Amino acid sequence: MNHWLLKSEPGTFSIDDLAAAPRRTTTWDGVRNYQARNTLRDSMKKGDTAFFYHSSCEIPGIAGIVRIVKEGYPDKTAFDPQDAHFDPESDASEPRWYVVDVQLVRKLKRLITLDELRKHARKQLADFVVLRRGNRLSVTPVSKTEWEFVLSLE
DNA sequence: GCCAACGTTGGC
DNA sequence: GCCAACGTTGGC
Repeated sequence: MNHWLLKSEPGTFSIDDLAAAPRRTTTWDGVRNYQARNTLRDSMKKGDTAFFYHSSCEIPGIAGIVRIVKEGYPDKTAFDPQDAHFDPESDASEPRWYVVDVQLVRKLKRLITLDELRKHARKQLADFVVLRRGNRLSVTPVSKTEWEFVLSLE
């Protein structure tokens, strides 16, 4: 069972939006980065859990936990000219972009802020990908020890 | 294959 | 709104 971190801008889609969604489930679509695509397509498995991270907002941080309920399949928003994530280069017969479906497990009791995570960047979270300078990946792996440590902060 | 230009991300 | 980081694009 592996762990991940998924970034979302709460102005676009927040943890509360997920909590309000039917079956508290959503399709994680619109990812347009090859490394993140590979993770979605190849590595994320049903039953894996992920932190739901709020980025590009007033207080960035980890807001909740989600579970992968459907493994990688083609991102249909790439085929829709009306969609903001339309990619004319992606063809249904050879899809370029992938999604997974995630379900809310629970919101954290409180937001674990980026500020707070940084306080541990020299020790327990020395390799935490989201703390890396210039990190822009929207889908990143989280080790078991990092996962447990972050939850211990809660 | 190199690399400059450009666009996007994301914290501040 | 600014800017550093970094992925992508396209000319050569």
